[in-house]
Amino acid sequence: MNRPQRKNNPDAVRARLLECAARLIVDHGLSALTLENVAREAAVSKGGLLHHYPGKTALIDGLFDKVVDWFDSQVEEALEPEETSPARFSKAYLRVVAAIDMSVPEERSLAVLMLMLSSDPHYCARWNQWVEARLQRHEKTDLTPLARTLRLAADGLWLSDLGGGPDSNPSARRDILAFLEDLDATGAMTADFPKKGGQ
Amino acid sequence: MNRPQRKNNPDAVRARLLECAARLIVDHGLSALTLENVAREAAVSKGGLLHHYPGKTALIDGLFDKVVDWFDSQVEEALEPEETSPARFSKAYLRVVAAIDMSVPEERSLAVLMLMLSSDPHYCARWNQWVEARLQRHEKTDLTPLARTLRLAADGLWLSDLGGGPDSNPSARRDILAFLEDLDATGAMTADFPKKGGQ
DNA sequence: GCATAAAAACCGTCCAGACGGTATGTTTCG
DNA sequence: CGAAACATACCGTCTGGACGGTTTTTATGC
Repeated sequence: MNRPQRKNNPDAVRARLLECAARLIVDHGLSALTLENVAREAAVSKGGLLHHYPGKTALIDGLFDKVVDWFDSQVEEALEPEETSPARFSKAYLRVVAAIDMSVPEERSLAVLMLMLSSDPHYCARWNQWVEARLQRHEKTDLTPLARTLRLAADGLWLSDLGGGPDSNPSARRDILAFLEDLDATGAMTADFPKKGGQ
Repeated sequence: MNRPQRKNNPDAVRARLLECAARLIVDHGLSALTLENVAREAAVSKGGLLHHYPGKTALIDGLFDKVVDWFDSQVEEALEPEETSPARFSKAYLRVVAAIDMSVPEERSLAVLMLMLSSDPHYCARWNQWVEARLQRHEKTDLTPLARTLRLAADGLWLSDLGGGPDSNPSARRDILAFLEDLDATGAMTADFPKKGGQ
């Protein structure tokens, strides 16, 4: 039926493969991530899938990269203009996480994915690598306890939203976000340096 | 070779099975959790394992129950005596999480396990159930934004520790904990009532 | 006590299905 | 044409679980 585009478009196929893989994970769990399933969902043969991604790990790597890229760009967008704003990066981090709407399949998929991958030391390390790189870039503003706490809370919020925990209903979320916002304003001063000699 | 200890002890076997299952997951990932592997590690035949746990899911359920029980008892222990202390439950929750030493295999195993299982909606729901039950028991003290934030931060801390993230080194941890402690003291007042009608 | 029966604990093997991956076509495009 | 983009068929391996047998423990009758 869909034929105006008679052109061979491998990039689109690759993108579709990733999308379908993500959807499979979200809808039916990680165990549903099968080469056969992904291929079928993407209306491609298994051989075709294996042509673009020469193995299952390659496929997952593709997914991971996609997620990180997306998150990275979102955070970049959410950064406040003033470069010296305290906890600048971490606040953007929190904002992006808070803005994720788990009821939107596409956004949810990224979150589910990250959770699964954080079980794997390999992807865990890659994620830490990204965070640390950003942290280094914002070392003047985001190594404070406040900043760390904001990011920790963001991770917790993300986890809670994902699982539909008791802190993920709209009202609770509003309260939490307001509280953190407040922290940001009042706590920034007090938080600057407990100034402990590092470990 | 074969001990004088000829006594049959099914409970010990069951316990050993769970231990070995946990160790397998921690050391070699979830994919290593095989009936055969568990059986071999526990020095039991596959048939024996299947006798005690009539299926793989039953075994995992056993693991999950064990973890929840452990965490529950830890939190119970960490509760402050004064019943009206603000965020009483959530503070205990945080304390228990903060006390987990991921370098101790036995403690790490519980954490890894929880992470893996939180990918599964089923276990996710069961965990939320536990939290909600406790939350209901402490509804007078632990529905405040501060309490929620403490728990969220705890979850984040747990996640970070698990993955060895940039906020899990001793110095950063100290800072974060101190910051949260402070929050607890100064923030409790301001946090008491945004007083939204909760849905 | 003690023989016996029954139940529980435990073993080792086998199998059907699923999965990742290969090998070998066939079509499409430049 | 030739290379990239697909499809089809197939293989080896692994895994969960079923199954039938064997040993140990416990309950029962005498």
